Amino acid sequence: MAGRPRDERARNAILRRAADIASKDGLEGLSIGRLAADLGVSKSGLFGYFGSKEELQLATIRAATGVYLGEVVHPALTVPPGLGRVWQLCDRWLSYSERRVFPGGCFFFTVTAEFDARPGRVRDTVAAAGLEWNRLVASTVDDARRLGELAEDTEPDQLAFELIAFMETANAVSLLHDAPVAYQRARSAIRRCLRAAATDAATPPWPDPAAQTRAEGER
Amino acid sequence: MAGRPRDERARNAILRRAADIASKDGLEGLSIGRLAADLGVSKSGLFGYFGSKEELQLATIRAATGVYLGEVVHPALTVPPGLGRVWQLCDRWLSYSERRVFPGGCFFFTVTAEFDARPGRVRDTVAAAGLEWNRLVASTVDDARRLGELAEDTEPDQLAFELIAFMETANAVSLLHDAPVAYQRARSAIRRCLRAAATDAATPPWPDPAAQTRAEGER
DNA sequence: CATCCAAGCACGAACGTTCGTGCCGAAAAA
DNA sequence: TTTTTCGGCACGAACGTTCGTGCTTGGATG
Repeated sequence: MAGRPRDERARNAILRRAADIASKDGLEGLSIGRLAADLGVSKSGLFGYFGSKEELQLATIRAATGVYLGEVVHPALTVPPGLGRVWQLCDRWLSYSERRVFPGGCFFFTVTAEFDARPGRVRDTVAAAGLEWNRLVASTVDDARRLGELAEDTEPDQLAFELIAFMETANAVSLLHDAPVAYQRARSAIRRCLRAAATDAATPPWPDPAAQTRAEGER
Repeated sequence: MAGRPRDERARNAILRRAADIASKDGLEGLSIGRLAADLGVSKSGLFGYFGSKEELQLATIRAATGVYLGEVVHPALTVPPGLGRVWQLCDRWLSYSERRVFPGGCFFFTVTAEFDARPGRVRDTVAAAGLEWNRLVASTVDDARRLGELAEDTEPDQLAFELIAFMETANAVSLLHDAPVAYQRARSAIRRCLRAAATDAATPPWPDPAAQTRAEGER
């Protein structure tokens, strides 16, 4: 069985599966033979799509970026700038990790840790994606500051560092210890962090945890 | 060089090198052939020390634990319990990461991210080490609370989560972007976090950053 | 003290498997 | 037909692992 048809659709299916595997076993643990067997196609047929393993790795990163944008960034950008958007960005990220959109947790966490000390094109691509995410969070924080919802002297890069730290650590801890409580920890920490930097003019965009607990108890 | 008595020293040398490699390329990227070539010994000779690759991985984790204890935990335990010890623990950890005691940054960060979604003995060992570190930080925080240096209603597990988040993220960011500024970010965040939880009775154990900047400027 | 033995260790070679990668032919699309 | 695409096959290298063989050496033997 061979032929022409929509190589685009097949390619996307390959890459989605590749991202799933890489989120668990890393981009080196992602082998062409296993991926092909997993999808029921031949090694060489799959190989033809990419031409080299490194190209497959780079394409997988691009595909995962698309998923990430759709799951986290774009939804958060539908709410107006300000503290609410900052919270949405964090909450969406935690939800994306918690729901195991990738079975091994955040794809980029796994791949970043794998390549952060290994020079090459893969590392450069991952680093660029990380930098962009960092800039997005920081500029979203800065928007809130300029809108008067965060204190004037808030440092966007510093606050972005802290928010990202909570998110990534929640991902790591929940995976390693199978402990969903890590996501609660992260949400608490983020709330406290944002509340400490918020001005009196701002109205908190996050649900009241006490009210939430009460509501769940009433069911 | 063969013979009897020296096997302990040689074994330690092997494991120290193995931990260095694994901190960069992970415990799977650590191959017996490359490690042997690196040390100038034969594959099979090295293999005989451990009997299997998994056993080598486990022994490497134990060896790295020893380094970690010597570099971070034991020095911090020389200062009396309280806020000062909490700060020492964090500062020593950041220094251990920043000085690249392992060339790929914190050994446990790399290995944890590698195995957190891969069941097996290696994962269990790494998870146990992580849990112990977590407990150490939390109980050190709790000591400070009971001594009246942190607010009575401080939650040790929550604060430990936040402190660890800053440390690990500093490690990751500094590696990925070659950005030592991440360590400053972490120290700032930790200071702010501890200051927010500290009581008036406590005297801050960290150096005044402004004074430090001044001192450096005067050189 | 001299000698020999048994054991421990490291070595080179080779095992079978899997890796990434090319080549080529068949079949489907144009 | 021509073009494109994919499967079968084979390659060299590297993987973890096993095996047989010497060398080194501590301790028992004479």
